[in-house]
Amino acid sequence: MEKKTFYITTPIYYPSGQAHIGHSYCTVASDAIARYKRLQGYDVMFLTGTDEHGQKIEIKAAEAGVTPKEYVDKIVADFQALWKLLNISNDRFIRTTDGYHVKAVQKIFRALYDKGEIYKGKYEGWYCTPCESFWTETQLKDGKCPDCGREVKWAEEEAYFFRLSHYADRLLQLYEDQPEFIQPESRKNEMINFIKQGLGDLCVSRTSFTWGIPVDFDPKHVVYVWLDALTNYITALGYGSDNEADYQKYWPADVHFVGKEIVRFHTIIWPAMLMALDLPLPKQVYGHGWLLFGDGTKMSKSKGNVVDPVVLCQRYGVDAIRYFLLREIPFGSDGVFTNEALISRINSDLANDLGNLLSRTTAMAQKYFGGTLPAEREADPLDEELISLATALRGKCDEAIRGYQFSTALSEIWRVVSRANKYIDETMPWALGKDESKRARLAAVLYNLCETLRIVSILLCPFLPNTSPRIQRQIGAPAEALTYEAAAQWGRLPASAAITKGETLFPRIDVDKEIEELNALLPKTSQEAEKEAAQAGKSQPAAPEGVAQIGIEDFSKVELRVAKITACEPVKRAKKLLKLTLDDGEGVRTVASGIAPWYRPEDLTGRSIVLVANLKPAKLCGIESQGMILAADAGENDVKVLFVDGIPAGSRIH
RNA sequence: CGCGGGGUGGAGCAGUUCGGUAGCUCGUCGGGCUCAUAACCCGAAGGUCGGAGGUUCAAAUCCUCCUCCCGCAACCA
Repeated sequence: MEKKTFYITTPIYYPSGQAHIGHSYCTVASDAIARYKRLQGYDVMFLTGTDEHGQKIEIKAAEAGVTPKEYVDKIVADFQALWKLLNISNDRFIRTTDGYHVKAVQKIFRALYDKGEIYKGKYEGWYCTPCESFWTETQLKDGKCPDCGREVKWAEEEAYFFRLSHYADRLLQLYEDQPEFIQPESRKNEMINFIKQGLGDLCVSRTSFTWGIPVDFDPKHVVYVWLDALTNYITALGYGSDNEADYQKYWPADVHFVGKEIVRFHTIIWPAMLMALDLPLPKQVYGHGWLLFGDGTKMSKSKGNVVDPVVLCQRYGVDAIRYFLLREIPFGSDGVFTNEALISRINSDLANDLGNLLSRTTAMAQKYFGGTLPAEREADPLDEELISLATALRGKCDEAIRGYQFSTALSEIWRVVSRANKYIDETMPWALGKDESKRARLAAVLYNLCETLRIVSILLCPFLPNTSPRIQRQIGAPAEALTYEAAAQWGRLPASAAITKGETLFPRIDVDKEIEELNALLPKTSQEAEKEAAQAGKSQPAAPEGVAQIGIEDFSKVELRVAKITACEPVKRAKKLLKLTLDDGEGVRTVASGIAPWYRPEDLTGRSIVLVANLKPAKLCGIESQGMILAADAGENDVKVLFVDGIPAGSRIH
């Protein structure tokens, strides 16, 4: 009989910078599942890779003075080295620059075009180069990119569009028919909401840069990110190539693991594309949470924590890092990463509980029996609880893993480890050791401990692939006692097993000393940056960076006028917006202003303010705003409107 | 009235579906043990379960209102 297949993927990562702990998190989680499923006997396909095209990389490469391919080659090599270091067992690694992927994408693009699912149109808007994003007028923040705050430019280009808008109903139906499709559940409502607001067609090509897959029938276009990136999940299996055997075998995917920030693309765009191609949909998309710093900010650059996975692995070992990531954070929720929490986990769980259990067990087997336990063993009712807990463990782990709850699986395993430590106290083997007549009982106690460790080591293997074999070696377990089946059976360790006390599994860490050393490791730049930030907070802010000097002729383009607020009301559906009715001396106009958090409407009515009178009108939350009022950022999250009460409305300001 | 999640001993979390001794991990304090990585085991202290009101014999749990935090969306001209 054919083995059942299991196909799991990570996102393909964007190699514009070094791999960080966030990438590692998702990849380690996927790896643990892949290993667990293999243990269970599945024929597993585990895919990860890199998404290498796009303008951002084109620009970064140019800055570095290399070709885009040279640029990504180097970073991709680092990603692969990190996965090797972290003991990632991926079966394949796809690069979107791989020839087979390029060809398949071109084929898919053409197929969709021929079916009318892709059509040629025109794209225009404000474009932010670093973010590779178009923004509408109203999305801009102070005229700049709302994401990164950098300059945008008006851009217009001929582009191909995918008819995403046609799929709104089918997507909603999908979520209803397959309630498990989007996980965790709470993300589903977000997606439903997003769709109900109306789906636009999706731009799937660009002419503004060249680092991408050319559209073969219209070569001035390159395929834009979604169609290039998302399709990796099928092209990696050979879809669109001469040999689709693996595609036939493994598709549809059992689960795509993705970060919560890209759930939308995987649960809306990706299924819609597959629908357009008449292909089966993945069974599930699981959006995991983010690793956050202690202060709850998103992890991106160092802030008092060493988060470089390579450094952490060097200091604590790969399995310690894997353990922390999988144990500390319930999959699907955000989690906080701190060095203190990491060390605490290593010490209490890995060193004190697991490592010490192995250490005391093997030490006693050595001391009392020279490493081989006598076959005559005397049971006791005291043993029963430990045995039943250990033999039931596999079922508990299976259940947790079915829902991708790593932390639950691990805490179940540790429940057994703890019980074993308690068992030692209850049975007091050191006391038995002093009494010649209790040798059979002592043998039973130590055997039961080894059996517990054997079962634990099997189930732990997907999570701690380096440590498990070390445990197995120390208790002398042969391969046939280490199968998935053997994990639910008691007594598989042969009496002849040679038990040896090996090297300490996880040395205890001195917390204070360690934290000190870690802080010393922090890049100077971040410490300096913090100092600077602290100083900047005290002294008056210097001239804002990045604002060019202007001449008087530029300033005179701005028409400032005193205006009186004649009416003021909150704006429905807007948290920050107040709708002001102004008398500007010449007439009445309406201005929307984002000052609701700091001012109540009744506080403003009747007062006079400074109006930028010749600002291009814009629509905000359905209101046409005909100007802007001046206000100051008076501090962190504090805004003060400039009032000029007593000056007649309409007065010019120079 | 946009949608959703959350506020539980010092920290981080479970428990809320189907009301009835408030549980876990870490930390603190006391005890035990000495096989073990100053580890392990036991016990204790510590919570008006965000606030107010209501239903009930009984509410962390059900209902109403309020408040704060976080996502998504939407605007901070």
